[in-house]
Amino acid sequence: MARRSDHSRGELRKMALAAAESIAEQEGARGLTAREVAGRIGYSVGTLYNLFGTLDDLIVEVNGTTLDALYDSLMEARRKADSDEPETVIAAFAAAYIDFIDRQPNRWDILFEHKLPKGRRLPNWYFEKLGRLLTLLDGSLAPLFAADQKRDRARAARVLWCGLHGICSLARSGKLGVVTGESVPDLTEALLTTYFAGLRARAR
Amino acid sequence: MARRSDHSRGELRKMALAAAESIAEQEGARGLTAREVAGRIGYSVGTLYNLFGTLDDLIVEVNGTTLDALYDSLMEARRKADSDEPETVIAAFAAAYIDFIDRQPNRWDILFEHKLPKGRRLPNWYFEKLGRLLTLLDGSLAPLFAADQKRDRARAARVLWCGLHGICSLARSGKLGVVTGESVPDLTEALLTTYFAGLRARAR
DNA sequence: ACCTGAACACCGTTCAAGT
DNA sequence: ACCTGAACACCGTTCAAGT
Repeated sequence: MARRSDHSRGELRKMALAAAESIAEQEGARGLTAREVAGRIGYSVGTLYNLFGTLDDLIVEVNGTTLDALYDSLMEARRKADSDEPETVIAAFAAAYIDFIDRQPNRWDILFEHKLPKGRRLPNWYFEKLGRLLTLLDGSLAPLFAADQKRDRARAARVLWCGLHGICSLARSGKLGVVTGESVPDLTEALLTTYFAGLRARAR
Repeated sequence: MARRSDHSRGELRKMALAAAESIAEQEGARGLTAREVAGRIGYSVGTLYNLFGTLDDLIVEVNGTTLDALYDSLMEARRKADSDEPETVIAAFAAAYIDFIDRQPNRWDILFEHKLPKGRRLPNWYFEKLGRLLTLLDGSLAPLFAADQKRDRARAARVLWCGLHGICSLARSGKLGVVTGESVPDLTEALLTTYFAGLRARAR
């Protein structure tokens, strides 16, 4: 059979991607299989491979849209923030990040769990999307750093992002540890308060 | 056939666990399959299931020994540290943690990537092993906190652990972002320096 | 040119059947 | 009682064959 051409290659990719995103969020990584995606768009597995090469490539693409959604959430958080003070903006970013994970836990898991097989590299557009997120944090720290301290500022942005990510990541995997149960927002506040106190102390 | 009883149930478990650890480190999560473990100890898959119930349970057990190894590495780092100053000890812990990941990347990946299926909970001994690690950090912060600030101290320990973990985790997944490439030790030092500056500033 | 679906080499898991 | 291995219901991936 074949040559249905009900859809152009571009349409097909979009349909598959949308199906994959929906499966990702509903079923998590374990349910995101080539056969399931193909089934949902009404094409055979073969077509999926012809479209994306590999299931890993499809997942990378899904993660790309997750990064976009994350970026949008952070942008919106900044827009809504009622101040340009770094503490305020970063706290708003953190809250938006936590909220994003709360709303889309499975997509967030897949974003950070997925690893390409040994020899393979993430595409350049992927790093650009990551960079955009970091630039957002970096920019909000501007008031705390002199013009000749761009490197320190970039490093601080990265450290904050790592810290927040570590809190969320360990919390979600249930490996934050033990009974007591400080909450994610608690730990985040502790991180930000102390880290900013450190930044301001050193600035003096 | 069967009833070989060449080995007791306990011996069998130990053999399987050892085989699984070796596969985990050599091949990573993708190679750690029931058939492979069974093959290496010379028994059938059925026996493995009779021993561990589920492959997930075997992996949890493997992760338990990874947590033990991590604990040992940190203990050794503290023993070797030439001071009890929190900054020094925590830096030594961080270096040991980074070194551990460097030496056993696949086992570390499995430790933090593995998630039990939806309804299942990690066993209690697992949380105890995690708690032991946190207690180590917590204890080393004692000089910075008054006796009635145990909660703050515990929170600080957790935040540091999350921060370090976030740095290592994003670095390993290639998602730390972008060209510049601050190294893991660089970011770790930035985290510790600023965070401790914050702790000391607030103490005053 | 485009698409299919059978085929290959794997998975985790179960369980009747053997000793 | 203990262990096996075939069987079930899946995987990712490929590719000859069809239109």
